[in-house]
Amino acid sequence: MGNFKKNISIKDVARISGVSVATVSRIINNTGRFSKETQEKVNKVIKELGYGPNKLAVSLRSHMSHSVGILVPDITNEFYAAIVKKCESLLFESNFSSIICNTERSSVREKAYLQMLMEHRVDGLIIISSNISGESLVSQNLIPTIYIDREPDNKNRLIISSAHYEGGLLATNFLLKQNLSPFLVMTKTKSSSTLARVRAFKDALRKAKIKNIDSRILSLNITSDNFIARNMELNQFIKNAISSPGVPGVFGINDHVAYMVIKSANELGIKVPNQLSVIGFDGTYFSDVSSPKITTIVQNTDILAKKACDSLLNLISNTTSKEAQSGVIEVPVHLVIKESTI
Amino acid sequence: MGNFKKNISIKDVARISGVSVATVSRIINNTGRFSKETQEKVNKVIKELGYGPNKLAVSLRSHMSHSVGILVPDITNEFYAAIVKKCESLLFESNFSSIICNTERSSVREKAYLQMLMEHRVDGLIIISSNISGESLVSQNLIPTIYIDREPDNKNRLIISSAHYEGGLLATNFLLKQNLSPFLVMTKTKSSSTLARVRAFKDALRKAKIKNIDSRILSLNITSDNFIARNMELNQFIKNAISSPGVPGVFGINDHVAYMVIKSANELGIKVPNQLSVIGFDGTYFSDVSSPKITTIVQNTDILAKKACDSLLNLISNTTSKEAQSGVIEVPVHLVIKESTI
DNA sequence: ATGAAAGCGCTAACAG
DNA sequence: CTGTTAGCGCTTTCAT
Repeated sequence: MGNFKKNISIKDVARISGVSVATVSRIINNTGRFSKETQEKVNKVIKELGYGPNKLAVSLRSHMSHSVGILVPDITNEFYAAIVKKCESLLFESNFSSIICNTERSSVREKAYLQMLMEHRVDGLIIISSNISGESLVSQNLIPTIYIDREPDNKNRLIISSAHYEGGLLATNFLLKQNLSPFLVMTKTKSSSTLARVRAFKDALRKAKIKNIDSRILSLNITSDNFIARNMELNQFIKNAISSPGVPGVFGINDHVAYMVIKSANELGIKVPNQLSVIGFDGTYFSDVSSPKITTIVQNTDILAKKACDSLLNLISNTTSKEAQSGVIEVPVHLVIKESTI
Repeated sequence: MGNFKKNISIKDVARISGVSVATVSRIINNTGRFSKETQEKVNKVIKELGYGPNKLAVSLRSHMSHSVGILVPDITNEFYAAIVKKCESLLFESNFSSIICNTERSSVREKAYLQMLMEHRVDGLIIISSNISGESLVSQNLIPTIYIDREPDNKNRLIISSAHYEGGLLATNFLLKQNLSPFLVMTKTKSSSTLARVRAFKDALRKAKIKNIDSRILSLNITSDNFIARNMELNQFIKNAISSPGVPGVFGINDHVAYMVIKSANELGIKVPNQLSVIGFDGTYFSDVSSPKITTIVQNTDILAKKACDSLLNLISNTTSKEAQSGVIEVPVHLVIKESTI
């Protein structure tokens, strides 16, 4: 491009090339019905003039904005950022631009954003980790929508999600296989992904005939915002774990929590992994930054994003079976062994 | 809203309300010239129909898209994410939507994005930390543009930037005041922000009559992507620092580097901060996650974003002095003392 | 192979 | 206070 002028229209190109706007349009969109000569002539004028089509007009006319809205709780969260970045990139490759909206998990903001996106006539929506209830009838079926990491319900949605339950099994069974005495530290949450991991932990322990499972679980009263705060409850829990029979292995419901566990252990003079093993979940930077580095269950954000975009683009082009498409697509997770476990 | 229908136009509203489209338009935009009764009547119909204006048409007609493009190297970077998030939020409050583009520091991608943004007829541009040279004549003066964290040149730009030089002085003088023997660990970069910090370090040492300044500087051959890799060079540098006279104080050019220094020290069995003080720059999570937590110079991303958005919105509305506006707006930084320094 | 003309949904004169 | 009308820049029949 090099010299884009935004105030030049197809009309100017047509006039200067000595052809009609229809012909210019055909050449721009390469829809045929023009001679090679006119094509060259027009393209030359386009370049000279620095003409670029007005997407606003194109969209208005063609009823396709070639843009999608991405609703995300917080772009500052590493995990969401990775997904959003990949989505944006993939969509751009497919000629869609993304309008990214930080909802802060506020239903008021979410509604306002949804309104704005509808007014922009976005062709599709990717909604990440929104559990907000009456997320307005707006999007429902009116516009192709993909959910990432959302509790499945019978509302005819298409949901992409990591295999949280399987990941929870993976983590717990790894502890079991190392002959560790398993504990779980979680956060108080209603998030479906967390809940699935917890369920897996319990199921695995039940299967291993371990009794009194609830006493092995600590539910921290924190959000991801204040996770660094010192936590006496946690210290006590770890002390108990250490003094109970066997070498304890703690499953931190996510890497942040696992990190807190390690920090607590450090404070208490407990050696990780020798006296205490710790396994996390997510595979965020935290797992690498911590010392020791945290063994963790990694979510594949790139694949999550890829599946979401593929499905969305598919929904957008397949004007047919819009209603039909629903269900859950699960993306596998995998264990990465680092330094925090024996 | 609750029931947005995207296929209903102002015409439908007009027909059903029994008024003209002009009147409906006036009521929607509250531009006066209508009676209270018609207003109520029309608003009722609007609600019933679930009508929402088509921004595409509005933009096309009014020559204002009410959208801005944000070019950012990598939304996954915590520092950029914070800025982008705040910008997006502020712009949304002012009724602008943001199209966020991850350039990956690739000039090819940057050009493609710029092209797309121009075609979308964005009203303004926020370009974060792009040092890419011929960043195309496109944006230049054709469209209001704000740069965040860019090397000032005489190209008539409006640049918002943290006070990196002052921050560098702050960090170095803090070490000096604690009677520490100052060292600097930096990354090989051409980034103007880094360079300003280095310049400050040197100036402060010069002022303190310290000789042989260059021998006190280590330039690591890393990018932010592989910062966690073990670095023998760094270990050696720290050993030297420790064995030289006085208690060393290392200025890590950013929190990542400071973190690496601490990690190296840990490996070498050197106690931070007793045997070695470390100060960082940026105020990212790293500085809190590390143990000990890193004393650091904090950049105020919220203010950076606020100034950028204010300036941009100002440029957009002030159609007048578009050319005139240029210069550098510096945002203060501040020292936050944590655990890594005596 | 090319052009004329209608119209996407909206705003803004202008006229009344 | 309200309606008519002319476009914004583009795509798309329908002619030729």
